[in-house]
Amino acid sequence: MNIKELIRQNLKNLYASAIPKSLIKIQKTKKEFKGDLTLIVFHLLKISKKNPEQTSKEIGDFLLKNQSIIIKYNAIKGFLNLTFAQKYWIDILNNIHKIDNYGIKNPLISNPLIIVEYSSPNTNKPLHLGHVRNILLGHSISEILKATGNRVIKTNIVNDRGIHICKSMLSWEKWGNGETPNSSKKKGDHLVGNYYTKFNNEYKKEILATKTKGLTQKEAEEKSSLMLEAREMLRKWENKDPKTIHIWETMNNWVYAGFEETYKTLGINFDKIYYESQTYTEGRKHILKGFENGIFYKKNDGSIWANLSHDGFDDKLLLRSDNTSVYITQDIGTAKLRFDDYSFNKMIYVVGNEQNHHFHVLSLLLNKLGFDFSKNLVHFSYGMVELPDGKMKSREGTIVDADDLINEMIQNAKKKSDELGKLKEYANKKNELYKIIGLGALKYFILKIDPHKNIVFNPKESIDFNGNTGAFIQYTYVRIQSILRKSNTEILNTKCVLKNIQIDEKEKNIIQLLSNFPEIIQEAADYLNPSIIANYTYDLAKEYNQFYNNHTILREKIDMIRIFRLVLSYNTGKVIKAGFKLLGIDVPEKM
RNA sequence: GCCUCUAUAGUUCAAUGGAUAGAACGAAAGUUUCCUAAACUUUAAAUCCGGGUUCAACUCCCGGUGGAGGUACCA
Repeated sequence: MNIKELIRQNLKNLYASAIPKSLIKIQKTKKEFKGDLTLIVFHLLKISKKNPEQTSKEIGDFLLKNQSIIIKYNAIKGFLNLTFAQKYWIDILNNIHKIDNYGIKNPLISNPLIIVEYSSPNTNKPLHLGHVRNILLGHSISEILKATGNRVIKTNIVNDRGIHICKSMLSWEKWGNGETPNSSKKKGDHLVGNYYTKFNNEYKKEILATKTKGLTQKEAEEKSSLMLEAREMLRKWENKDPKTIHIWETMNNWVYAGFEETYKTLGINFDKIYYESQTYTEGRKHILKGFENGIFYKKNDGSIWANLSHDGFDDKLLLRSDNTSVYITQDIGTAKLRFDDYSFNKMIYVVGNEQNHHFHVLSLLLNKLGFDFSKNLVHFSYGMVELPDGKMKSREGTIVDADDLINEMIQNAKKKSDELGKLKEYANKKNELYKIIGLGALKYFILKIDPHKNIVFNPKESIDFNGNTGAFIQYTYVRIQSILRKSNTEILNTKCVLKNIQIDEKEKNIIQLLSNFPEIIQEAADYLNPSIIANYTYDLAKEYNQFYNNHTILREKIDMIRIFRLVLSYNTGKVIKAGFKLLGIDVPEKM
């Protein structure tokens, strides 16, 4: 029984009435006061019908009398500070020690099925830092939801059609001379991205040239032959022109190979990938049906709209006057197809907060179309990644490329390790280590920040390896493993051997943290917030480092207190590793 | 204009309505016969402004100010 429940039972006996869980507030006792845990009694005054001091004293006396694990108390105003017997702490540690997958629940077939959509790239250019945040958040919350017992399907919608990809195709056709990833040894997504950039540059030149002939910006844009050719290509694609389809398939496959490489480096994957080219007609079908049923209306130019004035929004375009789909039309189709495929209980879209409005409207429209699942859509909305001088803009070339960033992190890890003369034991596996450390730093840097806040990323100040960083936590784990290797590991197999030893404040703090782990995971799942776990693992590592610095853990002679310290170390390592797994970060065994 | 998010040490981040707001980086000073010094110990340093609710407010409410995003044929 956990401590909250235990106190609740006692209060029930004391006051002869049921006590709601929400009234039991427990926190770690502040270090200025004597005690281990503090019960906040203000919330209980209604039940005790006495003042804070009297209530604290009354509860303290009752607990002292009826619970042998509570050995002392002191009451200061409405704060009841309780001191627990050593046995209480030892028992907690013993219990944690017994469980292999401590804190992690197994998904059951009867538990909710949750679809998590993330990454969602366009196929005309490589992934950038914004995608990295998206991917890390999406992967992490998937893992967290799994660990709390949900069944999770990780999915991705690839925007593989539209004018943007036609621009790359046209550009490659005009200026590519048959370049392929093989011929030029370029990563496929970068190669295609280069042609997209080339298109935009040529387009700009063309506009500039026509403007000098006295046309306005808008006239110049309308007359652009490049843009007309791109539009023509889109029409050909929609009419399934074989040659166009062939180029499209070829170039998209280059991009997919490139993306796959980046995903693999990041250590993430998907259970099911949807392609917009396969889902976009589905949405149109539902819109037209909605129009026939009088849910939507048509304007004179033939475009179809939803009236959202009763919902407090402006009207929303659903099909253009030329009958082509817009973004939201496609999302309606994709959502429906996914429900057909999985009958999900919940679908979580990991998409930036710039699309809050879009997802609000998407739920409304699905509801209007009569899809019950509309109320089970969740937009996991996270903040933008900005650079010191503002937003990343592809047009201005201020995009931080994902592959470049990852490589830079790995190089930094190498540089730093070599400087410090680390990784000696690793010899032939060094590159693997640099990768774990470099990626760990990047992932932790991003995930430790509350998702709905914007991140300012300064590429010049590369991400650190000291302080509140992934490397610090990895390092703590590695030290623990080192201690365990050098100790008699059979000790760790002795379950429940610990009793009646003196443990100090630091040790209690660590045990308290360890005992919180399951609650922390649940909290991260409830709030869809990996940063809760990131900050928790840091606290644990920090606490352990302080403990480690003040205690001798290894000596030739093994006694009870050292067994205790080894068990404590072992379980700290276990929880750090489990926590990092939920964040999608690897831990090395040595470094 | 309207809507949403956001504001904490010089900087980057924490803080289920609870006690004297925690860390890290940077700055100043220290700790290696000992299990990995990518560590540890000190010191200085912060809740945007004005009201309100509460025994108790960084946290909730109202009004300002600064920043970001959105707001009908981009995705």
